[in-house]
Amino acid sequence: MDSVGEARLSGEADASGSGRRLPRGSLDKTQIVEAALAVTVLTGVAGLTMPLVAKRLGVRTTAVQWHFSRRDDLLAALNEEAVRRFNGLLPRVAPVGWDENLAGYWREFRRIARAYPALGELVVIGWTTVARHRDALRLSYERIDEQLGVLMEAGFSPESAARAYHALSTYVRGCLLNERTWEMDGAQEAAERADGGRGLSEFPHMRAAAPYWSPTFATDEDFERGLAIIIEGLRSELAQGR
Amino acid sequence: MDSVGEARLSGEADASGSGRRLPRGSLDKTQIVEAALAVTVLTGVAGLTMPLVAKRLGVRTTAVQWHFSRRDDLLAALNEEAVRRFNGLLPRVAPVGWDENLAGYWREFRRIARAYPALGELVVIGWTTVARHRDALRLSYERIDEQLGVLMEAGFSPESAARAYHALSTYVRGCLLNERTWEMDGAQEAAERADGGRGLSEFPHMRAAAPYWSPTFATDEDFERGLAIIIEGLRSELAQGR
DNA sequence: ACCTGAACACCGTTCAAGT
DNA sequence: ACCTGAACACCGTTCAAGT
Repeated sequence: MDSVGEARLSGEADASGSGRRLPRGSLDKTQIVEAALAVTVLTGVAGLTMPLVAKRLGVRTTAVQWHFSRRDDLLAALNEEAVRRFNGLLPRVAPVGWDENLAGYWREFRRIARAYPALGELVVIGWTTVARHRDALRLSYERIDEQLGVLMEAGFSPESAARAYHALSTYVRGCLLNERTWEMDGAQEAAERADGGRGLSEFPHMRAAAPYWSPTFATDEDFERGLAIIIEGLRSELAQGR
Repeated sequence: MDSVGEARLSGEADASGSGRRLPRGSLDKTQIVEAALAVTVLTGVAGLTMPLVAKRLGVRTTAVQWHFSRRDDLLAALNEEAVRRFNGLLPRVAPVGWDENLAGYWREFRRIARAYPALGELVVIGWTTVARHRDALRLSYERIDEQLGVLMEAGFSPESAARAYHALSTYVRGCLLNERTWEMDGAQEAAERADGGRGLSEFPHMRAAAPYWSPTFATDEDFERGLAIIIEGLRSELAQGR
């Protein structure tokens, strides 16, 4: 969804599928990463192949391979670029309470990952090897530092602040993984069918919880509820003076 | 790691890599799934190919394809079997407090996923399409129902219990995803290098939190801390009478 | 330095042919 | 019904050859 927005984000003007262009005189690493991102928007990371990237640039596959000799190298550069763009979309600190700030930050994090599925897939799932690239890491540090600052100024110890960031980051990552699990084929309806069906009669506690039970673990309400639990845990920790 | 343990788990007697056997008269779906699991233990899901499965069974690729016409079909069956075995390894309810029970359950969940990486990868990451298979889903329901029961008997409402299960399941899934991110190549050392280096001087809050900051988000301590936050949130919720 | 062209191993999938 | 054999499109990667 919103592939137009991502196409714009990737700097591609033409939304056409495979516009062949001449190589001109120069083929830059930047161009290749850009083309790779555009392809990923259309096909997902699994469908990102060297030939598709090459075709989009109007060159041979081996031309791409001269700049990125292995597909993994291209993926690493693509990851870095995705993290850079993703971080650029994250919100700055708002003048509200620490809890509201935290909730808003991660709510927005999730919104961005869903609005730009290719970025989300690259940043959330395929986060590997990004740490080696100092630039992308630094961009992440800026946002993290801001969030830690909000917590510390609210009275959290550095340790508690670090714990809080880790817990929320991990939880949101799990949420996005949940959502990605169910977004393909007819899995969603199948899950709901399985839930409402019989069989549940043998499980009394599940039956009692059924009205509040989302079989996909991937609704907005699911996300909000877990977020609330974690923030409540942090609030309780803060109240206990540690 | 512990590929021996997983080989035993998969029912394979010979630990040798590619033991070629004769097809006998029958080639069962069960055998194929078993062989696929054994291959996955050695190669991971990404390295699981139809030819490798066929070679292990001593048949041609197209013989496997007669039973599972598409690779995705085999993967779905493999997922189902992995969920079945994984659930069989999960602990039953222990006679301790609800919070300790919950912590122990998810601690063990994570331990199993790490002890049997192939099962972990199949269950945590490639959970897709499992919901369609009623048997595997039912096995999950048993464990879920037990955990919900512990919470409800402790005084949680059905809604709160459902929320709690979702939050913990999602958090642990995120943890395992974190860990999988950093377990390849030299990413781990690279992350630590980037963390201890300079650059951090521009980020005062990160510098303050550095002693408690794990760059990989994947240590035992990281896991325990987030777990404690969530359980503390639940404890607070319970105390407030909702 | 940067790109093309040919070639190889490998994989998923299809289909005709065997028994 | 169940398996083999041949074949096709596609991909990642290597390497010699061009400019």
